[in-house]
Amino acid sequence: MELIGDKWALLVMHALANGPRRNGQLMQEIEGISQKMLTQTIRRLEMNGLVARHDFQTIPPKVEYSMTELGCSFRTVLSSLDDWLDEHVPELLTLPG
Amino acid sequence: MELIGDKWALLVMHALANGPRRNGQLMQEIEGISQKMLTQTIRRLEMNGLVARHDFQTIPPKVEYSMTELGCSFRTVLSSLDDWLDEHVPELLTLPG
DNA sequence: CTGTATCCACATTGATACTG
DNA sequence: CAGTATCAATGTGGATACAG
Repeated sequence: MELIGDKWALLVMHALANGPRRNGQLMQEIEGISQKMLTQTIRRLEMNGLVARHDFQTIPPKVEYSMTELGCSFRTVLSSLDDWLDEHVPELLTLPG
Repeated sequence: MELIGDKWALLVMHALANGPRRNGQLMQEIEGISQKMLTQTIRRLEMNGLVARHDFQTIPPKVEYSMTELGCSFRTVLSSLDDWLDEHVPELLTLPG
């Protein structure tokens, strides 16, 4: 629960669900995340076997992140969440204070 | 995302998914939650229209919490998450440090 | 029983500067 | 480009005491 009860982790997974991404791409796609939080989140997802890191060992550096098999299996949850949000976000945005 | 990227909120919703619960019941079912966090979490779920509060106005006090219609619609997401956890928690428990 | 109020240690996070 | 390091500010959460 510590793992998935995390806003940033969910957003990172969501971004990676559509294919591999580089550090900079994730920074752009995930609005509001800092470099620090991005790295921290990715590292934890790595530790838990949801995300794989591929360092191309080039100069300038190129590093790509992608879903592992375990990560891919989580996409059903993500899309379930997506569907719910698509349908209910408008409603949610009217209520909260 | 602030709403669902929250460990306690997910656990509270999960408990309420199986029917109305009282404060004390939730405290027991959700291991590790404090009274403070429980109240705080419930209040936010209430604000967002996911949970309803029914005060029986009795002495001693009896208050029951239940899912709203919007809350119920979220159960598909919860069960999706449950399924995933059921299947992959064993694997997760071997890796993390 | 169902909360609210307060204190306080600790964790989280952003900004900034720096490295290979 | 892809990070790491550090600091300061803020937030979070538990323990406790109290109230209706």
